[in-house]
Amino acid sequence: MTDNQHIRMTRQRKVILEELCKVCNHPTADQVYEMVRKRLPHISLATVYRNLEILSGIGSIMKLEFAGAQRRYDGNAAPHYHARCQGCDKVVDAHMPPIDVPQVPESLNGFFITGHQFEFTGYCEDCRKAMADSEKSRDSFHKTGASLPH
Amino acid sequence: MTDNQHIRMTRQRKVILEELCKVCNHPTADQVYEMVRKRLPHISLATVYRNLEILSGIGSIMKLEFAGAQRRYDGNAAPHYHARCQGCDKVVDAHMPPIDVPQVPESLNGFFITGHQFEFTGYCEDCRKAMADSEKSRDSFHKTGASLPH
DNA sequence: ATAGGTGCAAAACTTTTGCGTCAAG
DNA sequence: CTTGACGCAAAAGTTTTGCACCTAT
Repeated sequence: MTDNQHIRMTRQRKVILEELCKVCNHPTADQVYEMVRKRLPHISLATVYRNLEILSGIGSIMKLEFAGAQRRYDGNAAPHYHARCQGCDKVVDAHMPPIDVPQVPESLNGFFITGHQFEFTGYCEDCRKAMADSEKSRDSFHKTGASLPH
Repeated sequence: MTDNQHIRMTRQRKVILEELCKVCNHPTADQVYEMVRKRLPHISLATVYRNLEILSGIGSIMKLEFAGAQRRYDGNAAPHYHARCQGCDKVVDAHMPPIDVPQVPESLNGFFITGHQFEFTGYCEDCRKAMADSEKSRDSFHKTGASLPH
């Protein structure tokens, strides 16, 4: 909003943006760090975090606050939706038209609505297989939000 | 989810569930801890985490993985939607009918869809006021597009 | 030149885990 | 009794921050 401060295009920032736009998985800050490190071996993780924050602030990238504990970033800043695997937390694009945004309910008075978030939840192919396997060996997952299909 | 293991209703678990169902804000694990601590001063934060995980696993409460870095929990396990303030991260209920779930796009083959998540994003009344104020004193937000108050 | 940006290291948080002990069923 | 659960403390993992030095503009 009203960004009245110079944003310099440093080498680090440029590389981060380039690398992020190059991939279509939705990396975490740490994964971006690893990607960028191949071109800028001395970059700091703090710099990556700072830049992801700034770039998403000015709308050059998208910050995915959907995905549970760990944030993910998307080089595609255009509005689109995702699906998240409840098993491994992987995020993939869901190519689909914008959904019919429902009427904003009255209960949200006071609130100034800027948009909405939508994502499918489910299990990716890999995790389904893993689940089918452990089904036999009665091991179960207590881990992650992966509290199984319900 | 084939829960083939006994789940004991301990005093701690009972109190956590009770306290969570009592409130309609959507507390973080830490906030639940503070609430419960008034009745069980010796409870451990780890116990709170473990129980929130278990209770959401068996569907007694809802784990909100929407809200950015920090998870929130909802004593109302019935499916319903929320709105989240991008300023202070507060989460409120949006009383509304279930949305028309869009067709699952082909791009999501392989994926076994179990459901979807939807939430409005925007700014709550408090944060709007705070924004209007800092507008004058040209302080700007370098942070998030909106890391105001809290 | 100036002030935004960087790297490094340490701090701040949030969440999970190992382990000895306790208590629900 | 048995075994799931607890409390504690320590670990793990993610994100932020202070500071002195750079470097785009």
